[in-house]
Amino acid sequence: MRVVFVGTGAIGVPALQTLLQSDHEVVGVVTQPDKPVGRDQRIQAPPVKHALGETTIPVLQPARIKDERAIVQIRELNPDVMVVAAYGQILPAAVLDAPRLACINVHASLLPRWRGAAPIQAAIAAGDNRTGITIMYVAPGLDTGDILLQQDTEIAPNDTGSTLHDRLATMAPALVLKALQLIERGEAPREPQDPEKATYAPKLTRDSGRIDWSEPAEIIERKIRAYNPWPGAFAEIKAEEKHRKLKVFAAAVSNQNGKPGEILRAENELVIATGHNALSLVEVQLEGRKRMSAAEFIRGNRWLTTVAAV
RNA sequence: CGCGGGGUGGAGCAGCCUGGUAGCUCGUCAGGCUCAUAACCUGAAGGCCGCGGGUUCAAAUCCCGCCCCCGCAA
Repeated sequence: MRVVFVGTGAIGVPALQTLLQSDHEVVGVVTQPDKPVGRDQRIQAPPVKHALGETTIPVLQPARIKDERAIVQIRELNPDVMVVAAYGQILPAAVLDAPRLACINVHASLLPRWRGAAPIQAAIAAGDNRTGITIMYVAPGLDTGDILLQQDTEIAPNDTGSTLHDRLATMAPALVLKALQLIERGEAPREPQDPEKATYAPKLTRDSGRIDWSEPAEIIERKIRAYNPWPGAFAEIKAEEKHRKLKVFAAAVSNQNGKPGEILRAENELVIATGHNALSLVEVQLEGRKRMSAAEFIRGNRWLTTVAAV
């Protein structure tokens, strides 16, 4: 079949690569425009475009996919199906109608749970035991389309946003191929979502990672894992009248109690009291410094024993 | 030229502003104490203070250039 792949983020890359090697013909890729990235603000291609490498497949990078010009270009590719994965823009109805057979989306949750931009992080942060990949028909609403296929996976106690993202990304290709096969044969199921069970995973910002010590340690620990590596969890530490950002990459719940934010122990380990129980920070990084274990961090920052987290 | 922090024995840091014999918390090694120990005590090894120039009687410290790492930002 003639496939147009619509995606930007890394989660769609394995699916794209699989399509490229399959019997299907990827006749075009739609992705977000190159943007300034990194410390030097160099213009860089999004992961999906980068994954195309030396191929000669047409790449469309409209600033706004709603623009007439973009819609016309997609139509001209004459696709049988469109496969969407973490594209980053809402597709207008005119685009959804472009493919002959269907427009399907790869979503990293078990819909209708965790519709929205950050389903992976939301699932970990909420303490879900399972999550997965959903292939659904794209509908005008936000992740509201009918479900075609789903596959679940267990969320391990040590899963992070990164590990879960990668695992889900590798699950996607087989499901996409299966979905295309079913569509081609006209055997694709179509199961409406139960709106009653829908939950939303709002888009995350830098500030989403701020640690609130008044929350229970269990919840903070999940948040630290969920937001690793992006947007990252961080605490504000007060040192010599200055507030400094301390990124926290890993932590463990500790059965101690104290005033939230109070440093209970800063010897060999860094234990901070929370709303319920305490959190032993395992791996941290002070702004401008390298990432290191809490034990190493304490060795050179002994003022911590007298100061509190904020 | 987007803003900012940093490169000091194996690790994490102080010292730099106010130049003048390199310090702290660990680690390592040896010995001691102990039933024993990641505990405690004693001692030791280990640094051309990122690189290159300059100023000076004297530079980790001041000046200029370069390399590398990191936070913000995306």
